[in-house]
Amino acid sequence: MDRSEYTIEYFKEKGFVRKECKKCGSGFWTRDTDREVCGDAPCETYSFIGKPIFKEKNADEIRESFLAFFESHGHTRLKRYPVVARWRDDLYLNIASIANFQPFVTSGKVPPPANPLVISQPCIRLEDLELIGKSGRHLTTFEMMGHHAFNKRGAEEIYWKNDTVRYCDEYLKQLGVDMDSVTYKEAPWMGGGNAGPCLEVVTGGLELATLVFMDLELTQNSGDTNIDGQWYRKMDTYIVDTGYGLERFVWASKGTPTVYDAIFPEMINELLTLAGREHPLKSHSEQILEIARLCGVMKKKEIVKKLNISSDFVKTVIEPIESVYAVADHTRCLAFMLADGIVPSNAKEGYLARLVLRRTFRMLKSLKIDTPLEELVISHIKLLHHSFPELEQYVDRISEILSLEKTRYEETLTKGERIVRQKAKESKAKGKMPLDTLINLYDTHGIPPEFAVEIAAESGGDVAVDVPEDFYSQVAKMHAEEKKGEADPFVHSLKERTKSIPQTLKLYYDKPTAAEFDATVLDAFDNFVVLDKTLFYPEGGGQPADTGFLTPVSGEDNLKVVDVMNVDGVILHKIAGAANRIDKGASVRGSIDYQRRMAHTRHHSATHIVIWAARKVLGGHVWQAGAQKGEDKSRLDITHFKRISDAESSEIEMLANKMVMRNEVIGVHVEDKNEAEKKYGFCLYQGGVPPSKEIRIVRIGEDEDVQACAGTHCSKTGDVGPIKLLRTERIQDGIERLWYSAGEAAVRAVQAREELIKKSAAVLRVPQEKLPATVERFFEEWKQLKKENESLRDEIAELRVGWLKGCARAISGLNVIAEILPDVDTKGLLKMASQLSEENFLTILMSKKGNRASVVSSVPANQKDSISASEVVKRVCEVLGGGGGGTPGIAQGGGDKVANIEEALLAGLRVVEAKSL
RNA sequence: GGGCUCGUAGCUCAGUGGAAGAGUGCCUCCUUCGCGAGGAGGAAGCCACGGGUUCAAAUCCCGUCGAGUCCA
Repeated sequence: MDRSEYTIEYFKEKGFVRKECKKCGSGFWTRDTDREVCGDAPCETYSFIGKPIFKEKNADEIRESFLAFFESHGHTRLKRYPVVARWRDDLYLNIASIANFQPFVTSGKVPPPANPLVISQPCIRLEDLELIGKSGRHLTTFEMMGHHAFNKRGAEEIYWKNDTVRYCDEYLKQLGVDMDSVTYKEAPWMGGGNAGPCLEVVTGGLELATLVFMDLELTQNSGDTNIDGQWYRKMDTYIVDTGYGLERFVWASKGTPTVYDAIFPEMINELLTLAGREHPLKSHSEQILEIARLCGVMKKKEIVKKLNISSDFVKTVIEPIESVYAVADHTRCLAFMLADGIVPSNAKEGYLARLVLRRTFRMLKSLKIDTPLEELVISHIKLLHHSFPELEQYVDRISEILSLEKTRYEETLTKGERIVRQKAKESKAKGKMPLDTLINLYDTHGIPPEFAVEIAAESGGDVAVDVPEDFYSQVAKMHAEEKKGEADPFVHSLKERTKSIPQTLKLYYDKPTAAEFDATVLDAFDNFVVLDKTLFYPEGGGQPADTGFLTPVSGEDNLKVVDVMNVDGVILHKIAGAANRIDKGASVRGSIDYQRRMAHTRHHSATHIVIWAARKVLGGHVWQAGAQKGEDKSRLDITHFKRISDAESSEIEMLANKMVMRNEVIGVHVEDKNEAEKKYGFCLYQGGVPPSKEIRIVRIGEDEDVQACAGTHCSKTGDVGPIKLLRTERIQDGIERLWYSAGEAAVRAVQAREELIKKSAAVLRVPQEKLPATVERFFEEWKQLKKENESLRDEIAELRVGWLKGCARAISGLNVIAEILPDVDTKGLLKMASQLSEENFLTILMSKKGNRASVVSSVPANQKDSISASEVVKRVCEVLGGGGGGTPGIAQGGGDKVANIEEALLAGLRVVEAKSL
C-alpha cells in the first residue's frame, strides 16, 4: 500500500514522526523521537500490567465516556444491534460494529441510519475459542465501540482521515493517557471483500483501537492497489470504520494480569468460591504478574519454559484459573447468544451456541463445579443489568434451553462411553487406538478425544490413546473440501442486458385483485419479454412466479408465460419459445392464472399468520428459517429448541384461525428502512433483508405482526379462509417445519383426510369413531394368528419327521432321506432337516410353493467332513435354475424351474452317492 | 449448506447375506417364617417404514420417517 496514504495533516501539525519498527519493520507514527519499536505485541511486552495507563474505569464508565465524547462532536448515538447477524447471509454472528451496515449501507445502496454515528456493539468471535482463558486477552464476546462516517465521492465529505486521528488523540488525552507513549501503527486492513489503509492505536504494549479507512473493494485481475496478491479498486464510497476495544480500555485502566480480571471480577470470584479455590494472584502474585506481562509476547508453553515453571504448578494453579476465566467469558457469550434468540442446534449459528455451551460443561466438570450452568449465566446477566437490561427478559427461556442442553450432552456422553469401550476393545490387539478411530468418535458421535482418553484409562488402560496436538484442525481439514457457491453467471448477464431498461411498473401491488392488463413491450430477447408495466408477480420471498398469457393486440399468437423474474426492478417474462415473434413497442394484453395467484396470495398471508401464532405459542425465539408457498400447501421452517407437541401444534392452528375470524386488516405500506427498523426492530426481516432504501411493510392488525415483505397479500385476514396445519417435521436439530394449507386448499386437505378415514372405516365395516379401537384389535389378532400359525407348522413338521423317517433308504452306509413335500416353506424344511440330521439322517428335502421350488439339505455332524450339505444344495439348485448355499451341516437354496424338481432331487442324490463311495 | 453414524424384546445392546440373540426387567414354580438372594421354566419381536437386488435380506442398494454428531 502506498505510503502517501498515511500522510496525515494532523500528524504534521502535532509534531509526529514516522519511524520503522526495529523488530517487525512496520511503519508507525509517534511523538516520541527516541522510540525504536512500534509498541505493539510481540515487539513490546505488556508494560501496563500492574501499572495502569490511566485512571481506573469500569466498562459502563468507558462506554459512556466514549459515546458521550463522540456525541459532543456531532455523532448520533445508536442502540446496539443483535449479536446474531440475521441481515447477513455470509455471517452468523455480529463480528464488528461495521457489520451492522454491511453490505447495503457500505455499498451506498441504503443510506446509513445516521451520519456520522457512534455505537458500542457487542460482538462475538469464536475463531480463537481454544485461547479463551489462556491468552489473557482473548474474549469470545467483546464490545466494539465505533464511530463511523459514510462518505460518497462527489458529495460533501462528512470527515476522513484527519478528523478520525484527531478524535482518537483527543479521546485518549481526555482519559488521561500519556500521549508520548501512544503510537499509530500502519497496518493495511482487508476483510469481507473490502480493504483500506488502517492505523492501529497502541500504548503500553496493548492495541486499544483500530482506525480503518475503507475505500477499496476486491476486483478480478487488476485494479489500483495490490494487497497480498489481491487486486482492489477505489469504491464510490469511502468509510471511516473504527473499532475501539471497550474491554481493552477497561483492562488498561486497571492493569490487572488478564483482561478477564478487569472485566468480570465478580464472576471470577463466584466461580472460585464454587470451586473451593482462591485466586492465584493472592498466593502467587509475583509469578502470575510476570507470566501476564509475557503473555502478549510469547505462547504459554514458551513462558513456562522461560520462567522454568514446574508442570505441577501449571496443572494445579494455572490451568484451573484459566478454566475459571473461560467459564466467566462463556457465560457472558451464552447470555447474549440465547437472549438474542439463537436456538442451540447442530447447524448454522445454533451449532456455534452448542459448541460454546458444551465447552463450558466440560470446564465446569474439570473444576468440579456442579452448579447448573443456567444459574451461572443468569448470575452474569445480573452483572450486566446496568448496561444490558434487556437480557433479563429472557432468563426463563435461557434456563429451559440450558437445562435441556445439559441433559442432551449427558446422554451423548453416556452413549459415547459405551462406544469408546467397544472401540478400545477392537484396538486392543494393536495396543493403541488409531487416529482414524479417534477422529471418527468425535466427528460421528461428538466424543471429544480428551473424553476418550479418560474412558480408555478407566477401562483397564491397556489401549494407549494419543491425541495429536493438531487434532481439531485435522478434523476441520477433513471437511475442508467445500465448493463455494459462485454468483450465477446467467443472472449476471441478465443484469447487464437489462441495465438500460426502465424499471417495470408493478401493477400486482397497485391492483392486487386484477387478472388482466394492457402494456407496451419495451424489449424482447432470447425468450424474455420486458413490459412497461405488469401484473405478473415475479418469484420472490418464497412465493412462486405467476403464469399466464401475453396476447399481442395485432395478431393471434398467444405467448405463454412460464416464469417471471425480477432483475434489479426490471421484470422479465419468460415465455415458451423464442421472443422474437414480438416487436418492441407492440401493445399486448396480459392475463394471469388468477386461481393460482389467489392460492399463492392466501398462502402468503397465511404464512404471516402462522408465524405470528407460532411466536405466541412457542416464544419470541421463534424465527423464520425458510419458507415456500404453494398452490395446495405451504411450508414454514422455524427455529425452536424441541419438538412441537401435538397440543402446541393444535394451539397454533386454533390461534391462526382465530386471527382469520377476527378479520383484521392486512395493511401494506412503503417506509424508509431506517425508520422501520427503529419502529419495529429486526423482527421485520423474517424472510430476509431487502437491499433498498425504502422497504415494503406488511402489517396485520394493530402491529400484531409486522414484516418486510414483497409478496402479494389478502387485504383482510378473513380473506385467507381456513388454515389447516397438516403436519410438523424436524428438518434439523433446532429447526421445525410446519406444513399447512389455506383457503380452498385447506378445505380440500380436510376433505382428503376425511376420505381416508371413511375408506378405512368402510373396509373394516365399523363406524369412524370405532376405527382406532378396531384397528388395534385387528393388529393384536393378526399377531396372535401369526403365532398360532407358526406353532401349527411346527406340529406338522414334527408329524412329517416321523413319517419321513420311514422313507429313509441306505446309500453306501448312510441313512438318506430324499423327498419332495407339498407346500412347505424353507423355514419348515429347515426345521425338519435339522431335527433329522440330529438323529443321524442325511436329508435332501424339497418343496414347491407357487412358481418357486426350494431345497434344504442336512448332513449329520459325524459325516460333515466327507460330504457337504452346501455342495448337495448347489447341485440341486443348478438344475432348478437358481442358487443356494449354507454350512457343511445344513444348507438351503431354490430356483424357479419348478418342472425340474424331480430331476433336481436325483441330481442331489447322485452327489451323495459319488461322495460316499 | 455439506459430511458421517444409528434405528433389533419394556430397557441397554450383540448379530455384515444362509433358523431372531444376550443382559436386564416381567410372569409362573421351587428354596425361605418373611425379606434379600438363589435355582428351574415361560411370555415378550411388522429387526422403523416403502421399494429394489438375490434361490435367500435384520444384514447389500435406493427412497421416506425418526434420532445423534461434526464441519463451513
